[in-house]
Amino acid sequence: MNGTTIRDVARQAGVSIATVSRVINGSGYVKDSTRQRVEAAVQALGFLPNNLARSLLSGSTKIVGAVFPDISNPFFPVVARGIDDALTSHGYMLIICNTDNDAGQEEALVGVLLQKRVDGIVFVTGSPESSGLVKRASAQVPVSLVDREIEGAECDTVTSDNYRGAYEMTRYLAGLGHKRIAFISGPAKYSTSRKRLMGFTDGLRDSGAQEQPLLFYGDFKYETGYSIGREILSAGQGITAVFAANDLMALGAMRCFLDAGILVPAQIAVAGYDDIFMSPLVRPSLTTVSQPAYRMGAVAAEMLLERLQSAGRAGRQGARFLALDPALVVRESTGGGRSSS
Amino acid sequence: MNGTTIRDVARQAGVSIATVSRVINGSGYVKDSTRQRVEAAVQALGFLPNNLARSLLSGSTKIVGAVFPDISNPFFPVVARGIDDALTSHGYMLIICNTDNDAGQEEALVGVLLQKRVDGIVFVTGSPESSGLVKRASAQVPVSLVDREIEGAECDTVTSDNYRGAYEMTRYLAGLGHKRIAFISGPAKYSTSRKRLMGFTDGLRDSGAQEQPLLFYGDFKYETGYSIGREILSAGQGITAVFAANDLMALGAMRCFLDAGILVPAQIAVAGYDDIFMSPLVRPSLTTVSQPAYRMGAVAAEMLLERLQSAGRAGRQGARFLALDPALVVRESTGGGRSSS
DNA sequence: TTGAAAGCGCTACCAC
DNA sequence: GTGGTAGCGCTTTCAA
Repeated sequence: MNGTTIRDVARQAGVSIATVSRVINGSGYVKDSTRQRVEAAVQALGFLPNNLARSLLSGSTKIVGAVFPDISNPFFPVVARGIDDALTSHGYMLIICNTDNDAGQEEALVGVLLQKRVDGIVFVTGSPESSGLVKRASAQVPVSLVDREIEGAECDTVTSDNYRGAYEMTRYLAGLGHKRIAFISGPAKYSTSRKRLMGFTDGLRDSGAQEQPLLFYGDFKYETGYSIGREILSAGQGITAVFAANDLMALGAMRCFLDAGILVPAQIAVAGYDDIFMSPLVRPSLTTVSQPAYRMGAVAAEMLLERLQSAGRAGRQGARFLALDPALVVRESTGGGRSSS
Repeated sequence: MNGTTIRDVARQAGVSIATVSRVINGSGYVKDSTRQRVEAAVQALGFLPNNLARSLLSGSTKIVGAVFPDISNPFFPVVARGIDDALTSHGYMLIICNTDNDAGQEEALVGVLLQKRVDGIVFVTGSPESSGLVKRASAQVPVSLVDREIEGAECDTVTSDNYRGAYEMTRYLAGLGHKRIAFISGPAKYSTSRKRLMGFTDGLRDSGAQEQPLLFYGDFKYETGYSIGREILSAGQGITAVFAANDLMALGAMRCFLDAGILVPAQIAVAGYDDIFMSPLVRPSLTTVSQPAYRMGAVAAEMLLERLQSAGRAGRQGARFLALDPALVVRESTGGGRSSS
């Protein structure tokens, strides 16, 4: 264990601890010869300043917490990387928490984060159940939200424009001539689910090609997409296109169709949302709406950092809301183009 | 900001700070009525104990650092989740670092982790360039290694048996009748690469079906697998099976073959290593060697926790080495069975 | 059962 | 230029 303290260094160098502090912080005046003696002592002892003590004084740990449903789920790791890169380049580090969407767990973890005195927290998606928690947290430290909107909380939000992404995909599918398009929605409690669903129904209406929206509800999981795919087949409603609220479900449904001997896109076109890592790699490659996951994370972290920098209460700007542009990525699964992978 | 301290609580409750401390820690004797008054004060003030101060005293932050090449790369998020779950269930939290395999970056990040006084560090794969760093780190705090071996460092190691996994896959491919099997290796500097390569060459030798190993060297990336796939096709060596040292390269090569109109597995069989999330989902689904990524992370964290628990220097056991069992997962890409997804 | 006080390692202010 | 010292918020003896 490394028990060497500033005191040991001071003794070794024959100076006071105040001088050692000046040297390791590069602050104040120190005679050159003294500085060298201190630096030598630091080397000799392998001294590492204790940031706990520093933080206790300064009130800043240079640590930010991030709350995820599940970091092992595609899409989130990319967001995490975006957050971490932004933080690292400013000398901050990242504590990651997995909630599995369990409100109790989330509550507990955020509590610990606060006790550890993180300088800020990034919440990445989540259900409105925890909006109270987010508000409480943002009363203590700056908070950024990724892909989730909570009204009344003073914190910055970064999303991509879920409504527009879904709207454009729907128009695209209708434009391909599909008249019976099914939509596999995510749980209605998430604002992203609702936005995408609205984009879908509005897109349908504006295309004027289909009277009734054909809706299915899933939970964003691959397996669920697969089983809903089966429902779609047995429903026998003449569905020619399926648009899922995320890639995992789209991939599940597509796999179900292929397993059933249905040709994609010839018999049924499939589209997803997110553009996760594997979507260009499957066959047929998946048409989808690309969300700038990395940038969403990076921007959320940068907004947080801005607030931390201007912590002088001076720059206390109001809550900012930023919707990044989603992008239609046409690949093979809708027959609308050649492979883009 | 939450500036309430134990002092404020003490004043509010009309007791000393020592008593407040006893109440929030449930230690020592406190009269029931006093306890209630203190608890009421804690509630009223929204007091949250400052763990920085606690850690300064106790010498433990209940934070563990984990060093990854890149958390956004498949395989690692699952390991991370395994680590985090083990830690969380013991009241610890996880700081994640991305090094991009940059030795300088790794050095810097580990330095900061140590200054922040993390209780331990988990290193997940990496090049031998940083073995000096690992040794230095393990002189300060307990260290666990995942999927990486470093001799002479007193730290626990968890891997899967890379030699055996590759050996068995090779025997399996040879058993299918392949006489010209190409191997796409990872960079030779990683011990996992070397082990898998040895498993391959030994497997070949023991099968007695092929004189010369056909070797290609990649860097574990999808794109590289794709371009090596092209090399393999143009080499015209009558290769009928390709075994890649990880799934990403296998997937890349397979995609290349499919794009070239080569049938998989009919004309060329393809196998990978890792069994990442998407391997069962592509078409044809990928035959591969499954590594228990989640368990590797969880076990590494548990070993670390054991050392932390028995920090009384009493349980100072020597370095432990654990190789978990890999498993052959036969899917469509080798034609050896039906889809397993 | 409770309070006073000594630090944990460090920074920053004030003398010299 | 340099050293002494007062805390940052908390836990933990030691007395009372």
